[in-house]
Amino acid sequence: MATRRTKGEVVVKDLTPVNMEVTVRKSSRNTLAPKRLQYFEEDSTTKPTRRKRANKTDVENIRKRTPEHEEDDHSDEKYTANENGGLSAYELERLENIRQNQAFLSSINLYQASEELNQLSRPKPSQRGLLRRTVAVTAVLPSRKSLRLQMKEAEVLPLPPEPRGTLLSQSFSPTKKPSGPLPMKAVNMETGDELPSELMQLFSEDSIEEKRMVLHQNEYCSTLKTMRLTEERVAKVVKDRIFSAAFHPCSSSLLLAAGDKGGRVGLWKLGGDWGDDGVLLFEPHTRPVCCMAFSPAHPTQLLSLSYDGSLRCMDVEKSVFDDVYNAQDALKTFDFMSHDSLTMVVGSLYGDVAIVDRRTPGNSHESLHSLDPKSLRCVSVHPLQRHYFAVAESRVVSIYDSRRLNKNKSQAVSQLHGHSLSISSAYFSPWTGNRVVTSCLDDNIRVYDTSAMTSTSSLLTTIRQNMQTGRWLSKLSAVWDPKQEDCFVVGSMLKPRRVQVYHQSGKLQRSFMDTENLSTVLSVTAFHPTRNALLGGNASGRMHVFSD
DNA sequence: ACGTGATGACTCC
DNA sequence: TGGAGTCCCTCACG
Repeated sequence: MATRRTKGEVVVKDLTPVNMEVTVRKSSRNTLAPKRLQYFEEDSTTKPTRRKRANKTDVENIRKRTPEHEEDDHSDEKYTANENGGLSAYELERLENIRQNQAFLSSINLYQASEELNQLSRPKPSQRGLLRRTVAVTAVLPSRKSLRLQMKEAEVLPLPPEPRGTLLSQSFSPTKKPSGPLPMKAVNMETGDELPSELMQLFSEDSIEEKRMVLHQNEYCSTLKTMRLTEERVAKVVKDRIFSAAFHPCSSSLLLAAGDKGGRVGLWKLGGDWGDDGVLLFEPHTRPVCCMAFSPAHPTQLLSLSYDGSLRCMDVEKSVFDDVYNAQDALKTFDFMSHDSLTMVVGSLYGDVAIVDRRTPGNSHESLHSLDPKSLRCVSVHPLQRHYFAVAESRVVSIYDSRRLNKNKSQAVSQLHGHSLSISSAYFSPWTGNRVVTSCLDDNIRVYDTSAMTSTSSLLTTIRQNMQTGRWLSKLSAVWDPKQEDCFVVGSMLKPRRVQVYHQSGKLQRSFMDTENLSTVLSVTAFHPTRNALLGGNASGRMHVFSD
């Protein structure tokens, strides 16, 4: 039995679980349930059927049993045999079985293969991008000394005032950044350093006319085949788990942004020479940045939205993060409603939808008819009929008309049914809006026909995809390629790790894999609006770019 | 019955 | 050696 102990671990001695690890970890909320005890049986020699799941030490011990050991063992046995005057037939048979098993295991090179597999499964993470920094050691302050130890009388302190408001509002207010513009100060640059001028040039570079070539499926597939991951296309762009990411539309360089769990926004120019390997890090929010997009009309602007209730606009020209919209509730999602990207639809986690016009102060604020108060996951605006927007609610996607919204209960123009668990994303296809792709926790990706905009849109395609990302990963969502009307990208839980591109018909177009540079789940994925490039962000802040 | 909110083993420097 | 970094397919409760 392993003797190594870590914090919070209880070693159950002399009890061996049949189907569990030998050690049982105790956490504050997860104590050993009494009913589990029935799965333990006494570890005694009277029970010959005792089974134990091998732990690491055991495996190492087995690995160490080279032929020499085997020889030793046998000589030991012979020695005992001579001393005790021979072995029983049963013991001889047992030894023979052991020899045969060892010979078989050696013949298939199991241990060697397992060693190789171990080395393959954990390549060293990329050291590009944000660097490890040792935390600056602050001057050690004199330790506090109690009044009792100072031999003084205890002070009479008044009780603190009773906390007001709900827990929720308390958790929001103290953590939110102050409203008003925040200076655009990179946290990984020396104080006083200006933003690189090249950044300014790149950001103002208008995207060359939108690339809308209708590629035949075969042609599209061969384009995807030219896109590869390389060592220099992986970098740590933010510190924590990536929640959202976007490519800047400029085409002379690959420039992208990522938002993480801690409210940070990282900018990365591939091959750039500013910051850490081209990475600049900002902190405009305090909680997860769950949605971001560059303004199509003003490429110097990056809109970012956070659970902390703020929607901000990073403007490189002004070098600030401007306040765009502030809410009491956690914000979840937004999309641009107008071509000039000055009007936006913003959705809160609790089902409120706001139409935000950045030119006028004050915002109209609508509450949709959602029954479940925690139901709004995603909004997507129709690319042609901009007054329509789709809302992923708990188990249904509803398409609303922004001109006909009511304060409390709005009527949906069309609905997409068939989801059996909560929907994590729903997006209109990029050119026509004739399709909507949804990702659902019931392990299906669905494509709907929304061309007719009838009260119920018909389901065209269902693709099985494991969506059980568990506790530590961002949810997977299917996102269209803006260059191709009918194909979308989605992350995957499959090993080897991969990113998949599907046609709306359900046909897999390509699985992007890389044994050397990709070993983690890429939950957040997006295509470049003009170039043949694809990004994927993981749970430790690393961005991966597949590009031609 | 689902949504939600809760860590920890291991590795590297 | 210990602390920071990395990665991640539960589990119980309301």
